[in-house]
Amino acid sequence: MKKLPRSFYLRPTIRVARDLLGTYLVRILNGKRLISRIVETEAYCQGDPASHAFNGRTRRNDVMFWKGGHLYVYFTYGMHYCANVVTGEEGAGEAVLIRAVEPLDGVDLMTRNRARPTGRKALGASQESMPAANLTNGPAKLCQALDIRREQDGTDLLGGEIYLLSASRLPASTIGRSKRIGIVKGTEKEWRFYVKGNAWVSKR
DNA sequence: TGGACGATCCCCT
DNA sequence: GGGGATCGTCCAT
Repeated sequence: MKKLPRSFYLRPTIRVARDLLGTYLVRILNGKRLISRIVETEAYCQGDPASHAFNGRTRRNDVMFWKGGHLYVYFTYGMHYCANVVTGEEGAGEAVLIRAVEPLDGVDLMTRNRARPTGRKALGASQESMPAANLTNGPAKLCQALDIRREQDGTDLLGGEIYLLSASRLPASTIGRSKRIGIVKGTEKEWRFYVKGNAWVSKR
């Protein structure tokens, strides 16, 4: 398997969102490799009122305007991080939110990362009796499992810390499409893609 | 300088 | 199905 080349990310955002399904997300953490497979994405495009980039470039969303193939990580609700794959040319301001992944390797470490830290209430799940799917079936959950946070904002996906490996293209019949989740504007766009029947998809 | 809000998650009802 | 947790960011005073 090879890293997805820069050219992969420079294509139209909706196509990238669909083609990211099935690719392998590798996160190197303390010398260990956490490997998962992307099973759910959402596209955020130019002129899209739901996009962080809609109101222009700021310190927070700056990475979203970088050249495709970088990781845009934002902090939300006072406690959660979400990870996006930047797409398009420099200045485009488009990205794909990674909404869910299927854990493949390093599951024990992901489970520990997801466990509730002491002193925090809402952040972190109780480690006992957590269903396997609960590990990474949501954008903030997978960031917690893979320990992706502010420090990873701007990471080059062609580097060695976080990268994506190509996979054989999924048959079109196995890909589902729907409206995006958790937004109040731009809700009519069907820019969410997911692997049909996969247990780690956030909403069935 | 203050206030509203958010591409969420967890837990309880 | 609903509320609370919790805080950085942005824009209006």
